[in-house]
Amino acid sequence: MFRTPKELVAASSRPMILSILAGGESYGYEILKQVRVLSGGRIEWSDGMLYPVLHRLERDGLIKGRWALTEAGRRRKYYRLTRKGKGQMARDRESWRAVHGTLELLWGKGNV
Amino acid sequence: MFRTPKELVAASSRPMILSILAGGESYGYEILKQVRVLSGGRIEWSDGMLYPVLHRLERDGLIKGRWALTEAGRRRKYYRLTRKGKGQMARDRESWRAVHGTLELLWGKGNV
DNA sequence: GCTATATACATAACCACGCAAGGTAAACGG
DNA sequence: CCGTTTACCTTGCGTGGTTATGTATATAGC
Repeated sequence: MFRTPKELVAASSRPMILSILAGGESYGYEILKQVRVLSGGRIEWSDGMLYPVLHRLERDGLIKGRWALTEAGRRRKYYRLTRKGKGQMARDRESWRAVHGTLELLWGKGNV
Repeated sequence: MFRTPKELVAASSRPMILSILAGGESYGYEILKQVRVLSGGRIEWSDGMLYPVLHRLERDGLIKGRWALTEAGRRRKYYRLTRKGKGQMARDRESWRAVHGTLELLWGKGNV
């Protein structure tokens, strides 16, 4: 398994979190698992990285959190995507694809 | 035009520079233009960002520089990829594709 | 001849962000 | 009862882009 370079984590955390929340509410601990599963186990985020990101995203109005209590008695902070967050997600996708397209050009479109 | 987020610049600078040099020698100022052209004008790197990256890559033994003088009388520092750099490029490509694949999953493979 | 632009490199102060490590707290399984 | 999982949070450190500034030379326009 490859350790994801931290710069790549930094570049992908916002788009990935916003995209996950575009599919419905979620909370920190679950987002960690979703990333692990969606990536087929190739991406492993630390919680020490995730929570500050969530706070920043909320501070910037891209997501909105609410505290909830499960029947089991666990407290969770559920986040949902705001309209502003949806716009940011679209812009992030554009810039991501610009960079990705350039890299794929260099790597040769179909091969390797 | 979208300003590429700096985290995305940070994530892509090393793989992109290594991949460019995998196609043959180049130098700082030219790399800036290559990135602009390859991206269809969507990516615009600053030279204040590029030169420190080149120094780091050379310090880490991923690329090797040599000074040269053009007929016109300009000094240039040409860089080439080392074997170590080639290995790093391959690993960078792996982790990039892991992240990209996950994002595309979230975005829906073919659409938008 | 002069001057603006392009070429070509470099560095410094500032800010943002992940990582490792540590902390709190409660539920659950054996 | 005790380790593991769930679930949140924060701090110190190092890394890396941005902006601004500096140096030097060649070329093009007037």
